[in-house]
Amino acid sequence: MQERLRPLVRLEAPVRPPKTAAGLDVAYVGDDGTLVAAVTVLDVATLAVLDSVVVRATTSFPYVPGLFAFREAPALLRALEQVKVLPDVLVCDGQGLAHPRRFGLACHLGVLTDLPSIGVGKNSLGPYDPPGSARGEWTPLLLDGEVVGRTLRTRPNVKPVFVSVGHRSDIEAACALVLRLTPCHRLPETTRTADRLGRIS
DNA sequence: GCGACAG
DNA sequence: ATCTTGTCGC
Repeated sequence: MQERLRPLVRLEAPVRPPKTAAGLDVAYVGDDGTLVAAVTVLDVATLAVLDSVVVRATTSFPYVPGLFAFREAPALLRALEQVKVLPDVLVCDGQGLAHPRRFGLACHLGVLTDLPSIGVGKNSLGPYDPPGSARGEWTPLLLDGEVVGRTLRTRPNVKPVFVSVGHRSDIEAACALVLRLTPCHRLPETTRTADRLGRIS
């Protein structure tokens, strides 16, 4: 399925800088397959939360690196259907093109909704060269000798995040957005608000 | 054959 | 992802 959908990914410079950005995250509750998908839509300029949705669901698909979307995407898509403020871009908690078949969660969600999307992972699937210690510094993220994204330092002397394009975006705009959503923490304010929302629900 | 491996 | 106290660094 990933190989079939991969050609649908569109790499392009966004027409306008996004005014709103959605944060998507999934929390797991209990030992069964119960999970909570949370989506928050923020105003990029003020970081104010404009909308938020929580959906409880269940999964039978195990966590398998490379097949992550089949575990979390279904619930996240259901949550996105309930969102009233359509976001200009989806900021996903995971990889986009930085994936073994170049179709991580961010690409999956972007293609299925046809909304611009980017992936911001807390960990890399492969080894990487650390960027300089100053905020804003980055290094190309390579996979099989191919540039699939960037490591990006969002906080001085703190582990970088792993940014890659999901759909209808380009890596330059993706990193610029991540930096704007990261005034004082390592992770984007979008994923932080979604994470907290899903954690208490 | 064994360990690694987004969340 | 999740279970958890103190602790090192800015």
